[in-house]
Amino acid sequence: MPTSTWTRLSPARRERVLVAAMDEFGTHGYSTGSLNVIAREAGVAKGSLFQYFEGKLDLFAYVAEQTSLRVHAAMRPWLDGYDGSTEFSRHLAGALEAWLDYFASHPLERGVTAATNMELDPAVRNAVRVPVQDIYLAGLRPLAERAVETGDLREDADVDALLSLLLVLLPHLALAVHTPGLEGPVRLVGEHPEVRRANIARLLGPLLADFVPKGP
Amino acid sequence: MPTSTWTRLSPARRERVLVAAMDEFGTHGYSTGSLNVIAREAGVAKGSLFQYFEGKLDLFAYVAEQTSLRVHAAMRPWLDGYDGSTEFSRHLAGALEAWLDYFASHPLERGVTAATNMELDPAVRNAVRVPVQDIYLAGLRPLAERAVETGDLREDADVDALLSLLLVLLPHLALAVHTPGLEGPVRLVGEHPEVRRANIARLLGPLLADFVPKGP
DNA sequence: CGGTCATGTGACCGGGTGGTCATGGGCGTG
DNA sequence: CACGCCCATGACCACCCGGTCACATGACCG
Repeated sequence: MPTSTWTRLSPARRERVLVAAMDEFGTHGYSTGSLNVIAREAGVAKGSLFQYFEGKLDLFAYVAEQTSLRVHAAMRPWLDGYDGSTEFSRHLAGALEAWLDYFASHPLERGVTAATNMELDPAVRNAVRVPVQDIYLAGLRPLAERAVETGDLREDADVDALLSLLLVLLPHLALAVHTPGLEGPVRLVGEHPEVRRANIARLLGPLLADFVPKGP
Repeated sequence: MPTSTWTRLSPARRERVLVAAMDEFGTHGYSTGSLNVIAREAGVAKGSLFQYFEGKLDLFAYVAEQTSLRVHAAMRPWLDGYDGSTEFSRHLAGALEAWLDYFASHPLERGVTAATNMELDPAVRNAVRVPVQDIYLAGLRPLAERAVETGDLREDADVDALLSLLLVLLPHLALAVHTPGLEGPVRLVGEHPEVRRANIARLLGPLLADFVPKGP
């Protein structure tokens, strides 16, 4: 958690620090990311960083949290718009589409998301997972629960299992698109909207297979 | 590439160094992995490491290469055994199954594979990708090409695209199983063989959808 | 004005890093 | 024996890291 000093800072200064940290962590990851570089790039003394955050890990966790908040905000229309009039899987595909669009136009957020998901150190993963996961869960759980009510998902569907599955696999899917050598075959980026939608549906289908009602 | 000195070393000493390096890189990744720790754990002076390899990156690339060779060797029966008598996708599922078994019983190799796939730094990724990717490609390409001949894959299937897709997604799938919170829903480990096979097929199907002949 | 408090700053610290190299031991050969 | 070669070794190097802290700045207030 940031210190109280951080919350009292001018928004401009906060944004400078945040952007510098997103850039550094997003391109080099947590362990290789350097506070010296962040301070220099933000035009701020290194000591100041420690007046804003308890330490490197605290800063990284904050960056990850803010990033997931931004991503979540960008997808809010899709999350809120689920009223049962469209099928659940179709709606989820729309959300994934919005996600891809967001990453395509927001490289900083994409980098941080990648760094978060690629992190090996369990201690770091855990420090970051709680805030980030809570944000995504808060957004997705209502959707899944409503889908159970409307019958788009099986009555006895294990919602927790579904959510954790989506939480771990979807980011990789959304990020894989930007992995050299993979952009082509997956065809989720730069395609005609209808083609892309079809491809998303094809990848999403089997993930949901266990949770939708059986039979035709 | 290792130096000529390395090739002249006693197999016991080579194995000690290799195991120590696999352990360290596999648990901490490339950038956080420490040569000091590797040397200590292998019972070897740090200077010796530099007599065997050009530097840290060279050692890591070697470790990644040896690891993929071991994985490849473990799957050789499945790769070689494809004679067209079984359907391609079924055979591929068998190979994936063998892969999961191997990772389950070989944590060192699983760690290195994870570290390789989770690496963010493009320079490191590139240094490692060439040897590793070549090994996997050499194993898989004949399979795919034979499948095109037998008609299990479309005549005009883009084999390169299929291979790169498998190369990037399958490792993540094989590793995700050991990610806390995901073991359950994916159900690819510790399951009854038939259940597991069905789940593998369900995940593999859509990946191949674009490459198999159309229509019933 | 002096005093207090919040904030900014960068020199500095201990420690770990990848990498180097002078030293010396072991061994085959002339 | 003495020579040369291969190799093992760990002290050592320059560098960078995350983190600390004594001090400067300046706004607010009695």
